[in-house]
Amino acid sequence: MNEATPPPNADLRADRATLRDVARLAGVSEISVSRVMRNAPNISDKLRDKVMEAANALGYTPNRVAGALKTASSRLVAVVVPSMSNEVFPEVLDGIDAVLSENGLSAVLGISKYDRQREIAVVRELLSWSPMGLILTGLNADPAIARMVQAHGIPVVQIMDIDGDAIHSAVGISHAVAGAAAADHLLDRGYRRPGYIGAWGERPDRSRIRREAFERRLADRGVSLHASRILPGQSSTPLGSEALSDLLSTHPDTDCVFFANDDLAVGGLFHCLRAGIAVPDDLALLGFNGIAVASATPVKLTSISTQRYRMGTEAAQMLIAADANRPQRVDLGFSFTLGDST
Amino acid sequence: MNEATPPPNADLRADRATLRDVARLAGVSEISVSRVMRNAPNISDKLRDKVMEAANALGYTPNRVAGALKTASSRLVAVVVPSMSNEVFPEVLDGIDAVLSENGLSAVLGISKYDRQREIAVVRELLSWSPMGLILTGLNADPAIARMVQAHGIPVVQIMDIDGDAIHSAVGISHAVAGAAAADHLLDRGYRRPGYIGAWGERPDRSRIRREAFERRLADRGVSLHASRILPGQSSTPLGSEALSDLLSTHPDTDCVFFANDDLAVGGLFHCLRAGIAVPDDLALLGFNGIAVASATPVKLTSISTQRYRMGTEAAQMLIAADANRPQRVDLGFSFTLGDST
DNA sequence: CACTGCAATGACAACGCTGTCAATCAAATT
DNA sequence: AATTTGATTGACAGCGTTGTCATTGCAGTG
Repeated sequence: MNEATPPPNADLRADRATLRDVARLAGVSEISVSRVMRNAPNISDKLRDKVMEAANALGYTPNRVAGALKTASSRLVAVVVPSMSNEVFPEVLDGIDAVLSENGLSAVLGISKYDRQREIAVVRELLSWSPMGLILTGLNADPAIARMVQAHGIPVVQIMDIDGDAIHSAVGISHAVAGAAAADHLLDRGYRRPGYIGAWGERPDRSRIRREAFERRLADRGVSLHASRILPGQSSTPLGSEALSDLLSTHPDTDCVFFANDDLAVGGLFHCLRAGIAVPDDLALLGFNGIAVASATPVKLTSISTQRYRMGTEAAQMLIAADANRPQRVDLGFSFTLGDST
Repeated sequence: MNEATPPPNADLRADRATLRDVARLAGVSEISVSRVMRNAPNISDKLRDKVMEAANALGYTPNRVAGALKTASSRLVAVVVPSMSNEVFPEVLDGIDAVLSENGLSAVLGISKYDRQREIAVVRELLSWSPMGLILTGLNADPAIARMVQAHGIPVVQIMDIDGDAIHSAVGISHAVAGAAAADHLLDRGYRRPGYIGAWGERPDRSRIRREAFERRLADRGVSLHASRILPGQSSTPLGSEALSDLLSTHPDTDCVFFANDDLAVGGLFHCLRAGIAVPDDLALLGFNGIAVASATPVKLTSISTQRYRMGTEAAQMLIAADANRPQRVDLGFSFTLGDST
């Protein structure tokens, strides 16, 4: 009977306006609308006005997915961090997003939970969105990740760490230098029986690098690590209290402690306040990161401050920069925030 | 001359393997590869094996962008939070990601910086990726956002707050109830000259809801707010110290203080420790959120604890649930974490 | 006035995938 | 043995956009 064929592909997709709709309404071609929306060159003001009017009338929003398919690259940046429960990563993310959003880019997030296999899976997942770049945490990414990235031909920036080989570019600090600086700081002030407190099985291994450099410098200057505790749990203030209390129970004559991070250090400080241990006279405490709380404690904590937000902005900028193909290594350095605890 | 036509579209796209490549190598049709990759039903083991082998040989990764274009919906969830510098949002994000990643979904992130216009722009941007769902912070989203979401026909979950009208579904707590509970807690313990300390111009306005409910309940029970400080800066421990010190300078006889959050409360506690103010005898302190540090302070802080991580997991689950179209309102409640500060 | 050159616009195809429907095949039934 | 059934597999088209190339129009040139 040759009936009117029903719409063949009646996906019940919400009827978002498309380029075609705008083009029809404006009486121009689709490609012209596309050019106007992308601010492509060689568009007359008249055309632009016509198109913008039609687009506004229809509430048109470009479908980035289609664009990404065509160009094989999206205005998305894949970001993989190991955790969200450590204050430093949200700060980095904040910096990343600040730069990305200013440039019309968005971040797709992946959390690796400090798990290598998981990180590979997460990267694979994120790459399936054809991001224009990738930001990874730390330098010890699996070779499989490097290979995947290569296949996609996109720039990668690894953050936090610059003590090893990067896939492409890296922004961060040298944790080896920081660990040595911690040792110098404590030795210079006359402490001779230094302790170390870490957690979480030294994940990320940046903390291990710091500790090893710390011990090495101590040794170089004729001092050995007096005591140390590396607890299995995730770093937190309560854990810091516990660790210090435990360490002092076996090595009460420890005269200073370098902590893997400020959360632990603040916990240690709290323990001292509770136990009536005079800081820094009985025991000196040195933290790492320079987080906000640490600067407000009753006895202000001395800490090695890093620039997390800036790490994020730098990483994002490197991705965006025209010369993103030239590998870079940016050392953001660290600084001592002197408190009253050392 | 009828020369061999050169590749017509020689975009220098990295030569990722496609379905076609896998299909050719495996000697099957593209659609079969597609079905294997998606775990679609009715695939013989033989076919599956052939395809998987070919896929592995080529290192094939599905191009989600193409799939999303075809199906007009991606395995992406758009998440908008106001900030990253407040510990609570990373925790929520952590929860969201935990559930999403378990279900093969990823989060695209947007940060609104507590700015309404920015939030609209961010949502528009994120929607252009055809996410399968949207998670927003707070209930007071702009009508423009509701309209955009409607046009896309995707589920929305608003988190943190359930004290108002949701676009669709909401998970959180009643800040009005929490504020009243804070008042009851302090009054029940005999305090009669309560103070309040907030910050950041009461953004997010959830803190304003708590304060108003707090004051209302005080009034209902015949007590009026004795003193209050709402500083312009962003909440932080140092700001809490400052605010309390300032408040006590004009109202030294204040006998308890309810803080907008634990960061401020911990700062307040530090001020007391420094100034030799006995907590809770001279001054009682009540926080909000129940963050980790608060439980490790020398004088343990009493706080109203909320379940941030759970808020994230619940929100993500609601989006994924088959009945995501039925609006829901989930009250996760709060609980008092009793310390020694009240 | 014919012609060159450039700016502005458009036609067309393709990006890689999946929904629809048709075709095939083996097992099960009569 | 003929037929039905359900499980597998495949052909085809099109999602909304943009790169490529062709076309148009118009000012400037000799």
